[in-house]
Amino acid sequence: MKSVTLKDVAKAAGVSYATVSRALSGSHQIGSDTRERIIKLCDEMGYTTNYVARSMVTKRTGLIGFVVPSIDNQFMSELAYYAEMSARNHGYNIMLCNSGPDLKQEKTVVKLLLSRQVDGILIVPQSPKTYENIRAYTDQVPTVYISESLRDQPQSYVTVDNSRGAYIGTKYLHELGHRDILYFGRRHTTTHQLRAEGYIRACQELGLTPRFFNSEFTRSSIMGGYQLAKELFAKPIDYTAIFASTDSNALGVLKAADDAHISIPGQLSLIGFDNISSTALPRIELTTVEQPKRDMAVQAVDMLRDKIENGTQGYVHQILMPTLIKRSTCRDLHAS
Amino acid sequence: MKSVTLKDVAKAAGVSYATVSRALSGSHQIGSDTRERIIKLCDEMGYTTNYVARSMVTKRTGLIGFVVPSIDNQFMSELAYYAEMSARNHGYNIMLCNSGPDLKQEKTVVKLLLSRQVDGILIVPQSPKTYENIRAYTDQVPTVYISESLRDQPQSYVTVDNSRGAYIGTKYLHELGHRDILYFGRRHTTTHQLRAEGYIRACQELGLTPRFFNSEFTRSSIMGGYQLAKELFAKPIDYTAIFASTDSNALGVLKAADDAHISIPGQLSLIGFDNISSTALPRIELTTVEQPKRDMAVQAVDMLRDKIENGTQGYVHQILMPTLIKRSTCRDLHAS
DNA sequence: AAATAAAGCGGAAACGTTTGCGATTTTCAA
DNA sequence: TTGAAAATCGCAAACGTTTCCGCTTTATTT
Repeated sequence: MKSVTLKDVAKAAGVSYATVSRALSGSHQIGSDTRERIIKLCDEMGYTTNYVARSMVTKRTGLIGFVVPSIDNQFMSELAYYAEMSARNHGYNIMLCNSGPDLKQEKTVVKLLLSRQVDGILIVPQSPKTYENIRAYTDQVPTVYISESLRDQPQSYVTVDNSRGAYIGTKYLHELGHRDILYFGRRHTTTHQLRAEGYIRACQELGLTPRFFNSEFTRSSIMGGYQLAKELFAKPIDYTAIFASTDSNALGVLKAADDAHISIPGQLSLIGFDNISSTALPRIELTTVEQPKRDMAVQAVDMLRDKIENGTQGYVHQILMPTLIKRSTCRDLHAS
Repeated sequence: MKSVTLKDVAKAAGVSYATVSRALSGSHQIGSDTRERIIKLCDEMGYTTNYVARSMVTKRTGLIGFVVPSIDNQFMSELAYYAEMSARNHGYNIMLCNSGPDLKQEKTVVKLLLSRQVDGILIVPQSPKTYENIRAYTDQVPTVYISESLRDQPQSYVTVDNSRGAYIGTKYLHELGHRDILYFGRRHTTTHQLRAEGYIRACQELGLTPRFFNSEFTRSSIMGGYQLAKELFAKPIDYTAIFASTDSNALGVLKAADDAHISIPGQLSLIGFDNISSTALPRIELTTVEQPKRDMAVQAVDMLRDKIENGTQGYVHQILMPTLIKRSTCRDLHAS
């Protein structure tokens, strides 16, 4: 269990351990012959550099804290996948923390990450309150948010253009011939406010009247959408399409529609937002607006690296373009 | 950005920094009055202990490497969720690494984790070759596998009783009146060999003849299942139920069945294995055999902690019980 | 050939903590 | 009151690196 150290190989090579360090670090303060000799000796002896000791002196750990409400959520685990890949390609490792469901735990893990001396933090906030919740810590370490819950705050984030996403979604519905489109789901967080705004803007341009069915308390989950949709379908259906604020919510209305024997897309068209992987499943095939998760993750670590490595101050808001994913929950009214 | 150290608070308190360390560590080598004074001073000054420095001297990092083929996989992200929670409750943090898709990367990340001085490694192997692939490293650090791809190897793992899972699944089908049950999907890894064995055992007990439709190259993915099922449905259907070796594969046959206008469960019953969260979705509602992911994760970190903290040698195989999740893809033949 | 520059290497400090050991003080029983 | 034990605290080493500084040796220039 005792691992070999710099000193060990230095002794074996008959040089100082400063020399060994230089041989490994690719410094050109060293002769190429001794370098090769030392490198060869290193893997003969099975030496691996001790990151902890290195961190002590360089004051950099090469660690990035990745904070998500809960990793068993498709959106977040996809982000995590790409973020870890990208981070590792640049010499960083990811320390994973679940922050949900309450703000106390979120604060705890962020504090913990500081103790761990992470070089930076990547966080998808669990609520709009996250910003002030952890503000005391996030100005001690480079931080970038994924998804803006804090439009007006001096913080870096990468997000999708939520407004535009809802805009192109309802425009698509309009092209298909729909004139009575209901916006369904959440509306109280910044993200969903923006989506609602995009929907309203599209309606105004197209001469449609915006209509909402939402609840402040609806969670972005299938069950949340299901319960709300139950209420909705108890009333007469005087619209031809639903724009759900979230894929999860859309899945909930799908379930409720099945219960109520409302055919989708036969009687009712449905479109979601996020393009979580479940939407592509057989029998679901939900038309939706995609968040470019890969790009979001990669850009987020790029932004973070810039802050870490170049000490970039200030904040930048990176807003990515959403794209429409056409599947089979929207009916073309012209075709019938 | 300069953070406050032990020395700083020691100077402010007028004591040696050994005393401050003892005050924080809860040692009883210190007076309770000075302890309280120091603790108070610590959070006034915003001191947080530097884990890196601590690790230097204690030779323990409190870090657990969590290695999965890819975290954007429902099964693994659920495991990750519970593992992180449990680990953190015991003072550990999780370092996340994607190992897929090739063995080279798996080896690379394990090596990296050693460099990072993790106290232990939790790994879900990407293939049966994983064991020998990383063997050189895993005997340098406590390691536990989740899911056994290495039945005969001296390694600790926690897994589900795959054989029994397949057994209860086909038995359930038999109870429903099915007599011609086809086993579909993978068969070449240890896990799937065991499932196939359970299926065969049940068939023998029940007087059924085991039948297989599988390919060595089929991946455990929806697409893999879909393509294989396409082949299957090109032939006449002389069975009433399919036992898919994996939920993902089952989802693939669901899709292929829809394409071929084969009604499930009308003409054909279908059962999967794993109970990934997609199976519970509306319009899917796949009957399946559950792997107790929460228990598996928790037990795995418990085993690992035991190795780390008590230096427990040897290996233990923890085999958890699967349970049948009845949903709506299996038809009761008696009821018609 | 002499002077200068460059290259190669070793010595040693530093990073922030824990902990064994010794020194000092306090406590308490005889 | 006295001695010993217990409690409290400081000193200093140690963990394994990186890197600055300086010394020696070699290469380059005039």
